[in-house]
Amino acid sequence: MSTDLLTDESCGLRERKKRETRRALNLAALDLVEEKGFAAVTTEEIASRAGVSARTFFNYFPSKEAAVIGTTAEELESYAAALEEDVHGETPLESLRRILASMLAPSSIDKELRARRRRILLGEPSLAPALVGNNIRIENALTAALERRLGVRPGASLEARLTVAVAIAAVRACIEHQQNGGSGRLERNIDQAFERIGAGLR
Amino acid sequence: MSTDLLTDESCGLRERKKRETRRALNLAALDLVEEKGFAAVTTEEIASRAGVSARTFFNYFPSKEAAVIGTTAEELESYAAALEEDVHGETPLESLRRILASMLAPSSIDKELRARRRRILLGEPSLAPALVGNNIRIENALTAALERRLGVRPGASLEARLTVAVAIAAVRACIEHQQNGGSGRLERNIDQAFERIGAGLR
DNA sequence: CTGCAATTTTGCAGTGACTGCACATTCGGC
DNA sequence: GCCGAATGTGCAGTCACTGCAAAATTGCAG
Repeated sequence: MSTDLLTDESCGLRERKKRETRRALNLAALDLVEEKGFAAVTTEEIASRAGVSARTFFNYFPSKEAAVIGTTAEELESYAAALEEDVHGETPLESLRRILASMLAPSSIDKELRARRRRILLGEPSLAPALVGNNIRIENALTAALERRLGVRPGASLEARLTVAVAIAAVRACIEHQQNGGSGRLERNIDQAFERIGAGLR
Repeated sequence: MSTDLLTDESCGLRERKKRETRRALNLAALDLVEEKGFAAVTTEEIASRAGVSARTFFNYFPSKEAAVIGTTAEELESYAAALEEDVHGETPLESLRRILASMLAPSSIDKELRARRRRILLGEPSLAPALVGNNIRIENALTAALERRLGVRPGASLEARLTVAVAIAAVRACIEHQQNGGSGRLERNIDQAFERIGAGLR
């Protein structure tokens, strides 16, 4: 239920090709952004390097940004599922710290792509708008998941959305801090941030 | 020092005309978005309704979004100034609650424009990406201001950025909650959100 | 009030993201 | 091999946004 990103359905050639194309586009986009910066990269270039037509690019990603920082529907579901399940005595905030931190850590699956994404994320401040735009989707998915976990109706109370929004904001603040040459390592800062949030801000 | 948005420099005809044009574009944009929705409005239409050429639109706003939800450099400075000054025994978070709430409240200056903006903000979920993009500018300005107030060097510690980011996230969460038909009035929810943040989330 | 300099407006041409559509290609099952 | 479905591709078009240079407007000095 959690290891099916590579092994899953290698049966269908069609499905495999789609995965390959998507990944090729993803890597091409990251490559080019590292080389020339986000603004200087065109969708045509990305498609060309990935070996598909310009039109096909938009069959896979709705925007140039999505090819660089886009979160897959699958990833989204997996995060939501992780938040929904109630791990022994973990508070929602603790679960969120764990899950959001894992999004930045190069995980077992697709290390290269993750590491690449992370480096670009930290190095390109011009991607900030796209990044926060993408966060909206994550926030919505996680909010819905937390509402299910808490057993409240969607939108009934502020609590779930507030918790998720604050947690994401904390991680984002750490990223921005890093971008501006701030002190400390990312993981350590994230831990500190969540501690302060848990203790109450002033 | 705080009442110079209308009275200020009516001396120069040039300056006055610029203000008028900016305002006309702003109102035209809000009008059209209310009528047809953000996506269906073109910059040409906005310019046309405001009585200027299409090219001139981009002399005033860098993007279509900015004409609808853009925060002026002046507004930004005024918020920053408000946060920088240390009001008797107010904690940073309390100051932020006051200032951010005032951004949504139709203030004494330009009531109409503010009220219009607020209505559209709450009614058009499609503007969410643009909204969070705009928030980055606010966050940066307020972070710098808070750092000055706390007497720390820019980017030296996480604290200032974290506090500002969380405060903005809280307000945004309330707005999203409202958009999704959530319960309660906006101001009341904002108050509750800040109380929880101050008390520490779980 | 008149010409001059600075500022602003505008038209034009161009780039690039993104979309709908029709058609070709490929794949999976039979 | 054959057919329906999914996918890839070319084409034409819209629209946001930009740089550039000419035209209009404003401020100012004489």
